Amino acid sequence: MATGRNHRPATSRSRGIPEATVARLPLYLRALTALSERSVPTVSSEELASAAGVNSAKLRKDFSYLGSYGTRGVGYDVEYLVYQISRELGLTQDWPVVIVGIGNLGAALANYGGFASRGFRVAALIDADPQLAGKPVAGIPVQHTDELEKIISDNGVSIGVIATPAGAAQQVCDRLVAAGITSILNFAPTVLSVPEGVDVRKVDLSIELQILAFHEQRKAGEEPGASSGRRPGEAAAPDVDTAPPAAPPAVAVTKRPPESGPDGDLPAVMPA
Amino acid sequence: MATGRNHRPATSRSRGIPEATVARLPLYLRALTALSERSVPTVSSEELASAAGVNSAKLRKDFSYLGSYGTRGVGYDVEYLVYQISRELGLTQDWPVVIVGIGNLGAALANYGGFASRGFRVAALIDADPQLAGKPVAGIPVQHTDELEKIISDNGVSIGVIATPAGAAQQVCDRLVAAGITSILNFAPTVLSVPEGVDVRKVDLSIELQILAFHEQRKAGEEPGASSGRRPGEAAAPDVDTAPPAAPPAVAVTKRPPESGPDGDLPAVMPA
DNA sequence: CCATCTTTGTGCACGCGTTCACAAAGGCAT
DNA sequence: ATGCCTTTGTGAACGCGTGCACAAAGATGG
Repeated sequence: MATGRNHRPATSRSRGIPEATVARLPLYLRALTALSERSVPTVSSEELASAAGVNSAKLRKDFSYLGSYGTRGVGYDVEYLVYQISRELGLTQDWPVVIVGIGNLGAALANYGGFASRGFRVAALIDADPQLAGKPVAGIPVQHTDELEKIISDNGVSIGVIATPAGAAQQVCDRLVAAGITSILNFAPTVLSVPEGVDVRKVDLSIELQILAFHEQRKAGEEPGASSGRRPGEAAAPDVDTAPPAAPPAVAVTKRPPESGPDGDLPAVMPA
Repeated sequence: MATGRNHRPATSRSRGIPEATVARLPLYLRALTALSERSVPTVSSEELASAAGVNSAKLRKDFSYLGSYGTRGVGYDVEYLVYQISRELGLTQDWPVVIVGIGNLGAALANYGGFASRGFRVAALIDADPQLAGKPVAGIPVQHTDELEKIISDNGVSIGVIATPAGAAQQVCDRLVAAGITSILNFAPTVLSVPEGVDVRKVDLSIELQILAFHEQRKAGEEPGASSGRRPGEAAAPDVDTAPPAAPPAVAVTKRPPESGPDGDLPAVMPA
């Protein structure tokens, strides 16, 4: 999920810590921070797992990659674990971040408190619109794209957030990378190409919704048992397709693997 | 991933389509739509894969789950494939969506064009602040939380977007679910608990940044000589910088840093 | 000091997802 | 038709991630 291109070992077992584990550490950290604020001294893997919404065995295995920080019969020391995870994630140091594209989303991100809370500091806001230049957003004056390279260089920024329209994303990305950025969080609905060594993570609202729609459609089409029967008012054919817009390459009527689920869900009717 | 809780087979082999494949379909669809607009009649798996940023073998296997829509020696018919994927994802029907929490982020989402583009329609904006009630955001008047149940019921909404502060998220979630919502896109930095049958996908800016920071730190710590030749499995000695705050794995007596607001994350007050 | 109880840490097995590599299928030129 | 070339569709191998189940480790009480 973090690849801009497709390569990279993906294994990314940086030092032995699986990527899946890394992705969960922030979750644990959040739960632990909450416990810390309530002055809870220790937690068991069961409790913490529950708070983080994961399996306790998984949590223990995750922590085992960090080392053995628990005490058998007791659990984990909250404060200590907060520190260890923070350190592992690199949150004990300061991470200046630039946000490029100060539209609705960019502005919202700039105002987002989640940045500053954990070592992330918004070093600059950048936008291509000269009109915005100088105007403060979230207390930080917006700077023009022309300054991009200088800003990154001067502040030693290594993490960039792209919140521009899709059309400008790749271009901005290239400039960020050329300027020294090695980690990018991309909100633009585009696939970014980056050289090896640069990490890209994408946040795509549209994709998330489409995935939800898929499951939603499936739920609506299965609940009744066999026939259609949808809750959300509207009609719309479930799966049994309507007529496709364009004629298939005339080769469409291939044999369908009859191994379709035992639930005999949908008659695989192919457009003739 | 997409689970609010931890259970659920996760297999989710809806009809044989792996979850990982479903997550990529929107990517393919986007690439195909772009080709369609350029009136490109057909594409090979290689070309399309490149455009979507994935491996071509993976793409072919993904499509094989949908059926055989390609022509050997030629490739895939763009228009036809756009239709098939759209139908599979359930985008041929209308999906009314409600956004709860019209702060900076909620407003940005409301203005986001990505919604309407693919069958998703913002049916209503909901916020707990009476001040906002009636005021239009993105051309849609904000309604008060009191109306939540009625709005969902009247519009047959099945997908909800939570953009509230973390403290309010679970409560809002519960009400949404009780009102009939079965798919939730959660932007609040919290783990949501939902009954079985309800899908939750989360988008967490803070987590993404922390993951990036992890890799960033690793890059910074390895590039130079990388004197530390420790191998995985071994007791992980503290990385680069600073020494641990307090005691070793025995019993920590760490002190809390004076800073650090609430859980950070969102400018909101957490319920005790 | 010993017995018991709690909770961690992990070996192991299983299943999903990815990738390779190739046979089959179709187009196209001759 | 025949043969060659392109590209799909997929069988099989492999690796990662997950979860079970249990032995080891340590706390606690007598």
